Amino acid sequence: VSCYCGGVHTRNGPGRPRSERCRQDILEAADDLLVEVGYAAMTMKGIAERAGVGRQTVYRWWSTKAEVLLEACVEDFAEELTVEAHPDPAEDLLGYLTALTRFLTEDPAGIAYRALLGEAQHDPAVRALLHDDPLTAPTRAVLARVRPRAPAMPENSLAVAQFVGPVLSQVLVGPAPLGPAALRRHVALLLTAWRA
Amino acid sequence: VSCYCGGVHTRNGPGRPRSERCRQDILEAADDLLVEVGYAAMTMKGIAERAGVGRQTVYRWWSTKAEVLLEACVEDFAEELTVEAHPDPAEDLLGYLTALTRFLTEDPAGIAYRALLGEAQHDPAVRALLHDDPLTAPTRAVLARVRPRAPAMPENSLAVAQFVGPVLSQVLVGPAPLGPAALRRHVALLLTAWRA
Amino acid sequence: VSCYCGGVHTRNGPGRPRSERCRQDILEAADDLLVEVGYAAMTMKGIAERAGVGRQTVYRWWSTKAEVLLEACVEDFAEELTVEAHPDPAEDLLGYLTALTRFLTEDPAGIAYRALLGEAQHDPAVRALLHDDPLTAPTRAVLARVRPRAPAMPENSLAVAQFVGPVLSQVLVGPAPLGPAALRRHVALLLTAWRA
Amino acid sequence: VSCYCGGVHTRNGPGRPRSERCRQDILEAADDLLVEVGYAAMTMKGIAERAGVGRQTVYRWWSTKAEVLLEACVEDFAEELTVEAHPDPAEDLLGYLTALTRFLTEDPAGIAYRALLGEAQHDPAVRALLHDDPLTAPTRAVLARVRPRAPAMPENSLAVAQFVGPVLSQVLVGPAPLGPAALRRHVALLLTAWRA
DNA sequence: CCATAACCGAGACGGTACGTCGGGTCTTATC
DNA sequence: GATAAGACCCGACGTACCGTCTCGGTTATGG
Repeated sequence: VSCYCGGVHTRNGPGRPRSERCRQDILEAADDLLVEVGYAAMTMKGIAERAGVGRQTVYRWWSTKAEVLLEACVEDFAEELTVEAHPDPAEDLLGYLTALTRFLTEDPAGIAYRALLGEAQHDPAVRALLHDDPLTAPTRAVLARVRPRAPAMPENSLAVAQFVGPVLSQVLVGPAPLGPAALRRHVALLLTAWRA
Repeated sequence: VSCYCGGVHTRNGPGRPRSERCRQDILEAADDLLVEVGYAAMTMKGIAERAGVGRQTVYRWWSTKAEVLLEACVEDFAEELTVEAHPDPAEDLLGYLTALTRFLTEDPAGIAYRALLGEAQHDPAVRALLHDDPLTAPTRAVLARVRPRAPAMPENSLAVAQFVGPVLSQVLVGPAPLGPAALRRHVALLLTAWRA
Repeated sequence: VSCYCGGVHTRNGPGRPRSERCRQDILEAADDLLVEVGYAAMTMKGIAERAGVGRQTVYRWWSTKAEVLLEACVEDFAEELTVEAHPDPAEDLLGYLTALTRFLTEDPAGIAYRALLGEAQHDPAVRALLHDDPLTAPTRAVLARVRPRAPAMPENSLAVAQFVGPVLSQVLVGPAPLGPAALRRHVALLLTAWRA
Repeated sequence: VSCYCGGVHTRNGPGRPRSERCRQDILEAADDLLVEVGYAAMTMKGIAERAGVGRQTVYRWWSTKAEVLLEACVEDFAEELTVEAHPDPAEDLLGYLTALTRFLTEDPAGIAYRALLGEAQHDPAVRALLHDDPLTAPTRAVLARVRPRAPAMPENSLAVAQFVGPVLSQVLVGPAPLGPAALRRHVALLLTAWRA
């Protein structure tokens, strides 16, 4: 909940209080750099310079660029992925998968998420940061709406994997994400199985 | 198959021919380093030193550690993922997914694949290297065996995604891969849908 | 005098001030390396390692090994070449030339000077560093003492060349420097011409 | 006379004889490179490529760029510095010094000589190559013509140093060589002393 | 007339230094 | 005590040249 790493952090000791202005500048700089130069070319040094901030100030609150980035975009996750409910379950699921695809391939926050996911494959620290996957919550919300009409839907973890896994893995691995027709077919097949 | 990058390279011009010995030493060094220090800590310098080879010799044939690693492990993919056919479609599919899970979480080549997949999320060059995903071919081979008994199975691309996607995404994203029970349930549901 | 390149450098802005300790260590390392391995085998990398200093720290203040070396030994020039005056002009001149010969062939600073002079022949940047030749000042000081007794001595530049040139060129070009007898004869002839 | 290093070398065993064409190409390439990029930027590799020659072919006959360069320009020395005799000793000496100055500052061979002289200050091998200084012979020839009219002229070695040293050292050290007026004055003073 | 031997081009090879960059840590003066 | 600036040590980056080595191919002499 709340914060991942550097979070809000209101301390009450003596001394100069943390500059909220700095925090914002750094997060914005990280966001901007991600879209401008990509994750690989992002550096802590670059973030600091871009933010007009001392290098130590970044390190004081975050350890790695992954942490900065995660905090920079985690807030956008929920709002980008909340899709209005639709009475027809198929349309409901399809709407979510469409939004998800768009999010992962176009939205800066989605691109950041993919970058972090990538980093997590060879950096346990980043993997730990992502331990409560930010995609899970919105996905479960959608599935909860459909569950009453799909009695065979398995328990949450597998259902999420079956629902979102094909889309996500295609974005991560494939040359192109699943298109609208494929998504529609995927949802249809899923409901077939979950209703039986 | 053939070669991804530095590949076999039979040149017929003048000059000293490429040392096959070097190539092997470098690939082995890369493999060893991956399991010993992890992908993030691997460096071109380290590979060269470990292989007892000049740094330039590595750069001459590969541009990045990703290319070295890919060539180092791509040969292991097919053999690790070929699973003996089983008369029962459900068992056939389950056997493959089990092998795949093991491959991705334990086998050095599988770990290398995950690392490369991760790198591909923020490095377009690596993404290009993986454009013909080495997982696709073995997966299609399994599906082809099952297709006669599953008339509703969609065209290849989506079928692969539905079959393997949940497993793969769970490995990449989740805290733990899908367990045996979940795999069995996944296959059952899939066959339900594909048979209808 | 002041500084040639990296010099004293008193800055008053923010940021960590330059470490005088580092500066000294680097200059000493350069000096040591010169006598131990010779100028040709000196490298910036070697200087840094010898001084126990990061490579960047050397490059931050000096661009080339020539600059380091010049600053390392320029301070020794004046003191090594100041010779006590002698009432007899011939003895005065002779004393200086003897000291100069010894300096150029034995003293570390003198050897450094020759190395730099050599480098200056094919590197304009080094030539620029030596533009106010450190030998000129002490030489003029000696000539100034003798000038009242040598009315025909030409203006400074030529006088210096006539006085010191034969000695210097012999050190640079010849198999061996001019010996004591030759020096004495040189001074005698010079005074003959300058008194006329 | 004879050869410095790679020389003419006519061997009489079996096997393909040395290609004179190659030798010429290499020497020309060295000469060209000297004037185009300077001594410091010359490399054995560059010479070979410029000459359209295998690298080994250069190394087979010369060990260092200094050797190549020396052989490339040593032939030009004598011819460039032979000055027609003049009945007036002063004019005779002056003519030589003028030619010498021009040679050292403008002629490619002279520039090569300075570069080699520079290298000799920190490379004993190059110093050995220059042990019979190519400037000495032509200088002695001039002095020999004047000696009958200058009875006080000292033995050869010192005389050469006194005569040429001021000019040479000024070229090597000073910001600019001695000008015509200074040369004239130098010769006059020298003859004053040598005639006494 | 063919074998031997040395030459030549090309270019891969193990090294080492280059000069730069980023990672983290530290030490200032300032706020 | 937080901040901006920036020096510091460290180590990897990718490149260049070193000098050596192996190729295929060429050109002489000598059996």
